[in-house]
Amino acid sequence: MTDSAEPLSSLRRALGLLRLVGAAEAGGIRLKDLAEQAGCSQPTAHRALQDLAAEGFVEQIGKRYRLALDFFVLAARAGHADGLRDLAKPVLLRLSATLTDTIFLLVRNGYEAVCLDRIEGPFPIRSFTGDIGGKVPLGLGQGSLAILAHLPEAEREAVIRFNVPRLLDRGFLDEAALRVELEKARVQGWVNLNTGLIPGMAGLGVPVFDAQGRAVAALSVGTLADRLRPERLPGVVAILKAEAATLGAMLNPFDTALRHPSRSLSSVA
Amino acid sequence: MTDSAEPLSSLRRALGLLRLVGAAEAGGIRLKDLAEQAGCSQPTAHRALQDLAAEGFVEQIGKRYRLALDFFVLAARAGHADGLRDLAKPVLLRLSATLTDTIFLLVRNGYEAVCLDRIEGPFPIRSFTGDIGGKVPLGLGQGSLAILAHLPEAEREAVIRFNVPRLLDRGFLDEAALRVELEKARVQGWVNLNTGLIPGMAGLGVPVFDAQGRAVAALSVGTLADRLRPERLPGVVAILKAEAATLGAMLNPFDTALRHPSRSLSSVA
DNA sequence: GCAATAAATTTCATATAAAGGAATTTATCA
DNA sequence: TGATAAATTCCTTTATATGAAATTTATTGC
Repeated sequence: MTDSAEPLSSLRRALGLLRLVGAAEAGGIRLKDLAEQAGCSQPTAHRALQDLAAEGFVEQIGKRYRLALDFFVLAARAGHADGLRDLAKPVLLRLSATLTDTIFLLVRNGYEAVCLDRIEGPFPIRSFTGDIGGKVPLGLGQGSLAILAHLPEAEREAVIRFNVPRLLDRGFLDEAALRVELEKARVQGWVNLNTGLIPGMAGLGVPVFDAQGRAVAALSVGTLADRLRPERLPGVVAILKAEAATLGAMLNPFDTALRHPSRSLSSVA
Repeated sequence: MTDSAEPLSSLRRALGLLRLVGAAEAGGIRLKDLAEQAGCSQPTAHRALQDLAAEGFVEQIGKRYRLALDFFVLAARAGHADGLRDLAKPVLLRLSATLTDTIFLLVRNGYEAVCLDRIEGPFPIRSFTGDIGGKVPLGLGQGSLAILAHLPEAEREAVIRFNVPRLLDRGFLDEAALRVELEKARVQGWVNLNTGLIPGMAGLGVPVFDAQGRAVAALSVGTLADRLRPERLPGVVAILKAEAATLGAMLNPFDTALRHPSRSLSSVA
């Protein structure tokens, strides 16, 4: 599972360790396993972990290492690309108040969609992204699909090529079905695919376009299937689209942050 | 502002840089400033940043560096100390559904309280912690105060000594007033101090005790002052306390993670 | 639109700090 | 309690990080 010869500098190796600590299950991970998975000696891992701990990035409980809360605090600031999360907050609050359903804000990040924020509605909704900070392959879930559908063709194809196997792994659409859904999404401008994660639940996603007309994010709703029946659906779509437009208009055209997903895309490759 | 001679290893220096990137404002920070603030040469900072970027921790937009979304994704897992956030989710959902107010889950981290999760109610509430991942000095805000009030005396005194100046800086209680509130909180078991962040808003916090009887977290409610008037208040207190008890009972007595705040406490010093 | 300035990279010789084998201590399990 | 395995410390060799200086690239003023 470990790659061939990637982590050259000591720093990158240490960051790899940090990543492994993050990937470990809730109980934490032992030095031995860490060293093994990272492909380095135990003393090396040990000293890196000591430094990581000294800086408050990991904590050592007994002989298990886990990510520290300081790390969590630091990272809370990371979602603020373009201040998107802050910008979107009122939008999410309005949607939540108007619809009384669970609302998601997703952003594209390479081949994935990341849940940047989420406001809970009255029904406990299980989403593909899980909680804030969770991610899904682009194409899985309504908001995620909405973003993918509205990407420029070249990028979209690259993502599809990369993600189709991952979608199949998760028992989702095959390529043909995905393309049908994408086309539908592109035509109607929103996604209503019932992915059947939980029976009786349904979702709805719309893309958010930046000043350059790129689909950089999505707003979506997760609720009971009952609440997206034909008589209510069009209203919800209209509200979502209106808020997506509002949010898009707020994206600073001079900020180039979201304009270069190709960079983060390549970083995933 | 920079410390004297702390970051010796290259790793710690790099982590310091990462921290500085996180502390920078939304637009990102330039290499020059980074190098200056970190107290290292520009080439050194540069290569560290390159590695950080290659591992997906920071991203470089033009000539500014900022925390990358990958970092956000990784750190989302850091809140799961003891799986507390997951454990608490149903509790928060129930509270949110029952009270239809904004609900907070705070955990203690050294001299601070960190907002681990939050469910929005119908009224936009501004809290001291801000959003998820935000932090406040222990003693500021109802939940934070609830934790502080129920700490063992020695720890409580240490925190008070450390935090009083910070509280004063923020125009909050002086030591005498704080001690009055702490005593009140300890006696009645919950905090209802109207901190007056926004007129007309009010909050309520209760401590969450682990199996060892330590106040490791707090549940709190933020709402309109109107909604915490005498006729509704006792009911809300009862519900909050009941859920706090439920949550406390779910904390694994064999997990030692929250039992050693002294460690993280010293790390702040 | 062009010069002047400042910042960002790259290069390179040097010193220093990171690496891992081996030994020691500490914890875990029978 | 004894045996095993992991964690930590020690130490030398090697390799990597470092900052001065140089080069390229961007930014600012005119």
